[in-house]
Amino acid sequence: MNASTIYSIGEIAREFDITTRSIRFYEDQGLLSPKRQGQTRLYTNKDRVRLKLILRGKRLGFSLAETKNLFDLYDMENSSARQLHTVLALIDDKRMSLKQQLEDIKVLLVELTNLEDRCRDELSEIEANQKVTGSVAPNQE
Amino acid sequence: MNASTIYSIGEIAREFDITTRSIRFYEDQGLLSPKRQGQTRLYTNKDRVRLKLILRGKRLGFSLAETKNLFDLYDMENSSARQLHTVLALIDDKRMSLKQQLEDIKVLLVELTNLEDRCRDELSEIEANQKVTGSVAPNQE
DNA sequence: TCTTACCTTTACGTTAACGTCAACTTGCAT
DNA sequence: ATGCAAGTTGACGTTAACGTAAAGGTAAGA
Repeated sequence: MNASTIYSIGEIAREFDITTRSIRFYEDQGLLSPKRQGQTRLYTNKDRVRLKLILRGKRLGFSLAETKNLFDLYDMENSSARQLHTVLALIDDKRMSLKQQLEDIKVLLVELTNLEDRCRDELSEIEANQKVTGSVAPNQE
Repeated sequence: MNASTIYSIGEIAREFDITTRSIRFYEDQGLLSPKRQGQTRLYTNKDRVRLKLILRGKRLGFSLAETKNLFDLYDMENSSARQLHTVLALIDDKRMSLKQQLEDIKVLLVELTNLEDRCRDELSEIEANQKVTGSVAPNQE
């Protein structure tokens, strides 16, 4: 459970409910780089965090390449002034599109609530009808 | 500009900066159903709204099938009580995953701000160094 | 020793969401 | 009438993100 715990690929897969195939694929794409013991992959807690970030990216509709870009931004150690400026620009871009997403989601949540209300209205109408007429619903598929 | 304005496929494509191919593909998948004048497709304002929703879905990482599902939910007119209940359940699911997305985005925005700060720090260090030493930066790619 | 459970690499298959190209029609300007 | 821009369908190509199957290595338990 502490920082130096080590996991097999199967354990990680079960924990995050993905296949080992996916995990190896992410490694292939340069998003993970677990240590090896001979052939066998060994995953540390750092790798787990990485994977968690990958899955978060997926939930947000990022491609693996995009997520890798974000990783590369984070892993900047050796950067010239020019590189830093482009990084800042990229950050700004991401921020803009994330704020757009925030807005999109807020709107959608409101719309879902409206839809829910409509559903509830229809339902109570149906039920009211049933009580009055005692009839079996006609639209029962 | 009013509600009954009619657009060609090319106009719509330009307005949303997508290809006509995509628009026809969305129709193929049952997400759009423009009127026809002979062979030619005619897009009303309703169709434009639909397309706007499709694109919003894409920004949120929805598949076309998912977006179509949402459309179908909205287009419910003829629904039995059982159907309405499953719709309510679906709405709840969507709401959950959207709230997860909201959290994801908020976290990411904070992380981006942190990263930005680190960048600015590094930048000011570099510039300070340049002023003191008068040297040309070594890491200029 | 044999089985069982995991692990490995290699390679080909699959699905979604288009891109691209061909072959054609239609409306309009020259 | 001709040509050109814009529209149509149909078919095949492409990329990302895996799934799936083959063929085999390794370590533990019966």
